[in-house]
Amino acid sequence: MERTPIGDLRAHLDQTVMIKGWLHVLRDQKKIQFIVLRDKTGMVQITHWKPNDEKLAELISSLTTESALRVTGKVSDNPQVKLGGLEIQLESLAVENLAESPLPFEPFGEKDNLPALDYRLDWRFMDLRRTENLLLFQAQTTMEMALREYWVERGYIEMHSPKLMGSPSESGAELFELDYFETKAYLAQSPQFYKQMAMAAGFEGVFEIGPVFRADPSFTSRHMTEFTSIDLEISWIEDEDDVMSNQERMLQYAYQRVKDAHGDAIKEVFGLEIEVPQVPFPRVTMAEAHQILKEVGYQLPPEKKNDLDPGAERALGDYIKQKTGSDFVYITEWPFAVRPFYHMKKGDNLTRSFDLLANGLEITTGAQREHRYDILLEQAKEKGLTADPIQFYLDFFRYGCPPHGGYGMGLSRLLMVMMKLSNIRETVYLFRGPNRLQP
RNA sequence: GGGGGCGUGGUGUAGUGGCUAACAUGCGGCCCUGUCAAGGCCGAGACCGCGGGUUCGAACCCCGUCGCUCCCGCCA
Repeated sequence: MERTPIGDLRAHLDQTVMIKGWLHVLRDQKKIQFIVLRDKTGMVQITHWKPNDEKLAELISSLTTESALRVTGKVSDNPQVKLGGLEIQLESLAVENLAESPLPFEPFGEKDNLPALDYRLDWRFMDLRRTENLLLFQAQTTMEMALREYWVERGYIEMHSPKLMGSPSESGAELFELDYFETKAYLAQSPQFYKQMAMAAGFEGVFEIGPVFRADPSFTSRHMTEFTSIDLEISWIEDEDDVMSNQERMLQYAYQRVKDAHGDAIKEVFGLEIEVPQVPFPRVTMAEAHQILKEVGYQLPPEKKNDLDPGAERALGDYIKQKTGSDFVYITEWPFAVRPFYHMKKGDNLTRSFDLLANGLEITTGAQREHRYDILLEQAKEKGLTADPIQFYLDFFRYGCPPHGGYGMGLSRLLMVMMKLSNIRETVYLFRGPNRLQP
């Protein structure tokens, strides 16, 4: 007999079916036993009248919560049953894997008793059984598929760049160093150089969704040492605004797809209405941002005169939300002083670069890149870099490299913002941080 | 790396100088002709992170240490 998903049982009334799932609840009474079985698609009540089969009744009495079961029985309509108005009259039951008791914690227990995040991460497989998490990763799957649809429709090419590198790609964030035969290698902190290479290769539009590594000992609710980066790079742009308008329409599309596929479930499980953003997103230059901060009375530390700190980003997010209703805002025209050498300058001191803030959280940095070899070399020097270790990169710009730009976006940060969750460790399958390499 | 907070049965909390350390949930047992996040009764389970100190007396105060956590720095 083929397995029937629990969510489809209504279509099998009065038939004998086989279902497989986890024992959600057992109500063991004197004459009658009720098992609530759960699979990915839903839950159903299985009823067993004990005198029908005392041996089977005994087996059922010995079952533990979360055990993996295979059950056959007849589907019957019963309006009396609060769970879907139907139940299964038990015919046979097999235990695939008996759960030990007690469980490390009750994934379906009362919300107030939910263990601390760190403990749940120790037992992540159990934590992931929670409805919230199942839905979260279903939504992530839909979102990633939507992004790929958006890009593939535009003819962009998906790339998979190496994560082992012989030299650092960008300055700034720290690199993980590892032994590589007779020499040293580094884990990629970004596919930046390689996606720009694709522009020199004539691919015109590329994207990559892949892992990146940052050796920063950051102890916050929004940093990881390994995370999935969503990267895009496109050629023949006029300026950085082409990159922004490309990204915002993509995000709008992805939000719409998630809402269409999971909107009702998200509302039920998270109590959250997915809001598809309006485009274009508001755009604020760095100079305007500082003016706004002054207006709302946010004190920026003196060393941040060219920059923003997380508090300023939250204050700007609040201000924009209040003024325009938008959760998203682009901060543009960042000073060259706080940007990497390959961002194209705008005037002497500014750049054609942007950050995207969502609910006051930085989820993207992007820019038009400097594609003119001489100027790029000059800017590298200005940042104190020597050409030698990055000559392979600089060579991209010597034989006909088109103007281009792109961005990098954190997958889990995007999900965190979309689902309004306060800790990134909730939105990643397995968290990696300075103190967490297991499981 | 700097700063703040927390550390009590399996889990989540209460207790902030004098208790046999409380409650919820989970676990075990019994009761209940249909329950439904079932209900009722009974029971087991914590020397209060660890080490030292103050005190007649410490879960509670002090010092150290470890762990976790949040913020800042860094960024996605």
